[in-house]
Amino acid sequence: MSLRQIKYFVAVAEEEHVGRAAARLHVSQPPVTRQIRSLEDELGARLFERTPWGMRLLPAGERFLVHARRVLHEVDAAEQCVRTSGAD
Amino acid sequence: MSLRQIKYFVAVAEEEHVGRAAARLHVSQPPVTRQIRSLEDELGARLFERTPWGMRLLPAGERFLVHARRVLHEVDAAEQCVRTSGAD
DNA sequence: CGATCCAATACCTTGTTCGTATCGCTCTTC
DNA sequence: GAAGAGCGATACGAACAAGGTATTGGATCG
Repeated sequence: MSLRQIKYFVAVAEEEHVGRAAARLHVSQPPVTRQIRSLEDELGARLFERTPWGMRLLPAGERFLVHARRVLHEVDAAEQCVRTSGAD
Repeated sequence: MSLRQIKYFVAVAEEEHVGRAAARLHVSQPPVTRQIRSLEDELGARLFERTPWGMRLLPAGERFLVHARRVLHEVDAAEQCVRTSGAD
């Protein structure tokens, strides 16, 4: 599992659309599709339901999203606490 | 910043020795040195003090370690909550 | 049935990461 | 103080991962 997979996942979960998520991430659509798929493969579970209108979170995806957001938040906090010397 | 950098960082922080950290991570020494350096470069701050006996955390590194551990813990929780269907 | 919108795939190019070998430095030991 | 041992850092080539463009397959709608 990589931080990139997690970032892409959160973007897709929030946009419910691979294309819009890709735009938001400043990459093209295929890489996003691939990262999501590889994440699902690694976890051995489907996180999204594919509909003709986009992607919708499945229960497993909802659960994963909670932790995924915390991961990104902690990463951000880690960066901040080093950049702002002394503070934490 | 990548999850790999964070994993390598925690290993080095705990071992206080790049070689031992590398062994624990099942990789050779150079990759560990490189990831640590690239992490420091990205953050724009030195995290370790290089001594003739190994690596010792600097104050910035100590602060970073707290969050780094939380990140890895959350990643683990994310995996678990998907694998164990229904639970969380 | 043709057009449209979606994610998925094929193919190639580019960027990262790794491992082996080696360097430069510091401390130890004789 | 010269030789050796131990540490992290660097050079370089090979392997892997990621991205982009172009295209496909499938479902919906006019």
